[in-house]
Amino acid sequence: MGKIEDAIQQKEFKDPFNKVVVNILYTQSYLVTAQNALFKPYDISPEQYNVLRILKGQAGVPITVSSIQERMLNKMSNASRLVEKLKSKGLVLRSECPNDRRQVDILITQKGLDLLHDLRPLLEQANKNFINLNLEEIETLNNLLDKLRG
Amino acid sequence: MGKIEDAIQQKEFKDPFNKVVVNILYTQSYLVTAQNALFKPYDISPEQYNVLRILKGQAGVPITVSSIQERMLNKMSNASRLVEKLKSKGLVLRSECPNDRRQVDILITQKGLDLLHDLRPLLEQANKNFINLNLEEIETLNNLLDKLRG
DNA sequence: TACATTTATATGTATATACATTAAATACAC
DNA sequence: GTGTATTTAATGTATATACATATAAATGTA
Repeated sequence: MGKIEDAIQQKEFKDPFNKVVVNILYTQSYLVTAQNALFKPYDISPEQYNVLRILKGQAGVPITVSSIQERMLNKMSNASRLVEKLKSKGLVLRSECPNDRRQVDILITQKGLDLLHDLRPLLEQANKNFINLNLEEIETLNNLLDKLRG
Repeated sequence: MGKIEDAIQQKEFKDPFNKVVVNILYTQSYLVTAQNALFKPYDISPEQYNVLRILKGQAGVPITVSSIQERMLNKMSNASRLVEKLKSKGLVLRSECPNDRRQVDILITQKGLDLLHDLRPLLEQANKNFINLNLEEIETLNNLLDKLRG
């Protein structure tokens, strides 16, 4: 039984709202810790992986830094610096946008696509290992999280 | 409609496991962003608040740094440095443990307790504002998150 | 055109996370 | 008791988050 009360040794919560906030924060840490361990041998972080995933979704169409930012899981993150890290590893290309010289077009490289291809089966298996829910429960959970945010 | 597909502009997911991971990470960021804004005028971060909350739960009984670490929402965080930040703000006291000089006893100060007291009603209201679920849905969500972690 | 406003990206700084290492104290084997 | 292993906390370093500010380019308006 992985009850949140046992996980953080807290007997009771002020109210159910407080408890569910703590539970979401704790579960996020549980998942990110697992992701970190998975990505570490590939010298990539969960956040860098997420940016690569966004770029792959573009299927060859370049995307600006601000568009990446909008699609990131954490809107307060810093797409500019994450892209710089990925570029230094040869996983993305950066080029000035011809029709608006403020913007920068980002493209994933073949090396970036290969990395995602290698990681995909590992990530799929890890998700199944770390998420002890059946498909119906996952759908309920997704719907509740969507509703939570209003 | 706060569907995760719209929130991060991603049409579909590889599988339901992948989708629920993304949904939890995104929801955590949504909640922490709200917490940051709430705590900012009080010059405290969500993580520092969490450590104060743990100390208050001790009801005057000192607790070691490693015990704080075990009870934190993020097990990979650094209790030693967070305690140092709180001490420099006068919110906690640190004293050498008499029976084991490796350990350090931490206690929340009256100033720390006062801060928690001031924040409590704000946090309660914020939680209600930001969590668009009824009590039954919250309970279901808590149970699903507990089960997810196994 | 000139000038203010807005937009896109980069950068500066503080805090936190992730993980390795160090230093000191304690526990344990012999 | 001596020497080794373990435990506790602190520290070092890289990455990421949070948010303010800077810089350059584009846009809007008198």
